[in-house]
Amino acid sequence: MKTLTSRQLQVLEFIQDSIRVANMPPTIAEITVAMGFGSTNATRGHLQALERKGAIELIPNSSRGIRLVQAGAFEPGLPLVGRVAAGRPLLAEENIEDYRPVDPSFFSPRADYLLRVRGESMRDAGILDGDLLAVHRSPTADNGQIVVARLQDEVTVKRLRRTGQVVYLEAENPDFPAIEVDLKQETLALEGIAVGVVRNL
Amino acid sequence: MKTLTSRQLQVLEFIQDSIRVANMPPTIAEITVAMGFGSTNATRGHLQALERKGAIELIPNSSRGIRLVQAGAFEPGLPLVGRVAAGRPLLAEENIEDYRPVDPSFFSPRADYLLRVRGESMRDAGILDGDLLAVHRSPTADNGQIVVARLQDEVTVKRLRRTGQVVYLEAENPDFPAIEVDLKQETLALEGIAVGVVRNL
DNA sequence: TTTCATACTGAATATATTAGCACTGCTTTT
DNA sequence: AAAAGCAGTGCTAATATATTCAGTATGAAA
Repeated sequence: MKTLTSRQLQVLEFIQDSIRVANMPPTIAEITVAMGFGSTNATRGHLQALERKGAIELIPNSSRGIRLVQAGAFEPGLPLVGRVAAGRPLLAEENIEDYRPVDPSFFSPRADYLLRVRGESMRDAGILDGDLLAVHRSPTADNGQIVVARLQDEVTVKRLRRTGQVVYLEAENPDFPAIEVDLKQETLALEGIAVGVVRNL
Repeated sequence: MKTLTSRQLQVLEFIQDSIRVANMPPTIAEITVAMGFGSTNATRGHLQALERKGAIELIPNSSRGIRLVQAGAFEPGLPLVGRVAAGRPLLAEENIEDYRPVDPSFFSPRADYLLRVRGESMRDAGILDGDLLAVHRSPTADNGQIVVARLQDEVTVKRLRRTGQVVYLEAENPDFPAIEVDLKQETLALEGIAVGVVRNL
């Protein structure tokens, strides 16, 4: 979506408010009054600009014919990634097991997908086998964060420790050894940062 | 809400579908076509019946002026219960810290509220201090389930074990002893069954 | 300097939509 | 038997709403 002008943004926000409050899009006349315009054409101009820029879709000859094209306006929830096929991107369709009605903005930073946890290696961090890990996509992470990493076609959840050029992926379970990655020899592909846990009992 | 006739229900369902698909209520004409009526008045009759019965609200002289009055259409989410005041019901207003956008039906059975967990007594079950426990209200529970119980104005989360007339509330942490409740002497007030865990990392 | 996007006014028109009146016919309740 | 609710048709009026045409003015890009 191209960048919107501040006036266009105001119009867009009014439309969003309207949908939230009244459960339906506003009429052009309603926008005109709310914005304080003297002519419905002022609104039409903005609407057409918003449509050109991909923010909304206008349905011709239809009352309240404004549709928000926000990515994820009617999304089915967050994708749940189960077993990951070797050599395929994490969010490739064949890895998505299902969609779950979890609010992405419940977590901070926002969750982008859910990963079904396998194994007991993070047990002492309260992350158990079968739990759904809420993950925020990010190629970088801070020291000490729990991350989702890719190692030789294996997806793993571990705590990140970095000392100079060496990264340790530590389990939270004494039965599992830490994995050592020397950044001088190999690269570490981070798939994201763990931002939450959801478990069905 | 009074009971709807099957025809009225069909109209209501079309309206609901319409809102879900198009993100706006339908016009009377759209309903008329969808239902196969020859006259918009057939629809108007149904709409007025639906309004009388409290299923919808009609906004006069407004295009698409149909508002669903479903309970919980704009619900704020699940109540989050924090510290519980002595002698007050769990879901009394002063115990509700906030509302969180969690889908109740994500859990099974349905979650009725969230309880902020205090302490480490359920650590080995992967329930940590600060976690949000999704709880289904229930006065009874099966053996082995994790329950929310009330003991002398204290709310506690424990695993339930019952042998005859004696109930043990077991922690999942060797540092905490089990609590023994003799049903012949005292009653055990169950506030609900744990159905899930949500954690913000 | 011309063109283009933004940001509006003002008036007129076409159409979409709600709303009202007058009916028919069936079933259930009083 | 009458009244009330349900389920419709058919037509017209009123008004809500979108759309089009004709302008003005400003600042940025070509």
